[in-house]
Amino acid sequence: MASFRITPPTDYLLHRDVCSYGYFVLAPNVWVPGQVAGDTGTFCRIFDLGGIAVRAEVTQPCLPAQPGKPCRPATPRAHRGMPLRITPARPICGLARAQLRAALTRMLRLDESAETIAHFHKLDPRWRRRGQGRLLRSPTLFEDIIKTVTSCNVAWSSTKRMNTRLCEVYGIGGAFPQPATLAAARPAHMRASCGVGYRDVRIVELAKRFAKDDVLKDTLEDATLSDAHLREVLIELPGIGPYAASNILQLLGRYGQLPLDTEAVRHGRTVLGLRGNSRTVMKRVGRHFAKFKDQQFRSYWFEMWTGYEALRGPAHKRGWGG
DNA sequence: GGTAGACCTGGACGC
DNA sequence: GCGTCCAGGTCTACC
Repeated sequence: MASFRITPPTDYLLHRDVCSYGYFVLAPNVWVPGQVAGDTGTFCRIFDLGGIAVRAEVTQPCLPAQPGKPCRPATPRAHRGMPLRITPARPICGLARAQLRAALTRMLRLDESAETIAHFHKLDPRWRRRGQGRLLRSPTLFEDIIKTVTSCNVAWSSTKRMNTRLCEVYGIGGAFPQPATLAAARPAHMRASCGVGYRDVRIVELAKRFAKDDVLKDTLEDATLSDAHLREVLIELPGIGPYAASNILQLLGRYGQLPLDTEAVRHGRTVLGLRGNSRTVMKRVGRHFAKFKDQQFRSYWFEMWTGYEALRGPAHKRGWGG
């Protein structure tokens, strides 16, 4: 099938930057770890391109040392900054290709320049050597918000199940459902078929807000508005509380607030050695990371992610996903 | 402003 | 196999 290329920022590394956030294992996203030397893994997803489901694969081959010879990279770093190869499973027109390119640009945060990452590394040099900085997100803000809602007050295994079923039941060809589709869903049917529990009404109401017009989306993606203002807008939405609002802010590329949940408390106690009840530990975690200013979420997240990988092995090799 | 309890599901545990 | 308990963030009622 005809593939095309996307040139990422010079520091981009697919397996590192896709497997950097739990959404890489939430449907319809799939990560296939590399099977042989030189294959760092493949990111797969079914995209809804104007109402047509298209499965696409993304890889980041390294350049062969000599033309005509196979690639034999010494380390996965040999892939850094190399063009991404996008392979749709079926022929697509120019418009669909543009949609796919835009979707991947948002998901992989290719619009975050190397300079932006360098700003983070200046505030927190611990992540400079491995080059960590980008976190996977969804092709649309709507999907990011629904995924956040499905991650609240539930075990991760249930979050995975909810997203899988939402795609199976309401998505075109297994893609993530559109706002209009979820807005038209009956909450009771969604609850019974997708296991979303009491989140049913909240998901439908959120979908109605996004399906109605683009004002909400445009407001939330307005770079001129302050974090505090966007936080107020988010918390007004059904199913969005303090934790979800902060998480959605980071998904919008605003890293100045921490989504403090029970994981933050666990991290505060076990890694940072903080003491006190949950409320106290949360406040102390917040104070601990305040020194990283507008990048504190990234510092917090990579610290936690490093802990997960220490326990379970590299995410891109195992595909455990949080 | 702070707090308690309900919401729902799946997993762990005891029997 | 069944019943019970618990974890998880948001929302509402109440003080």
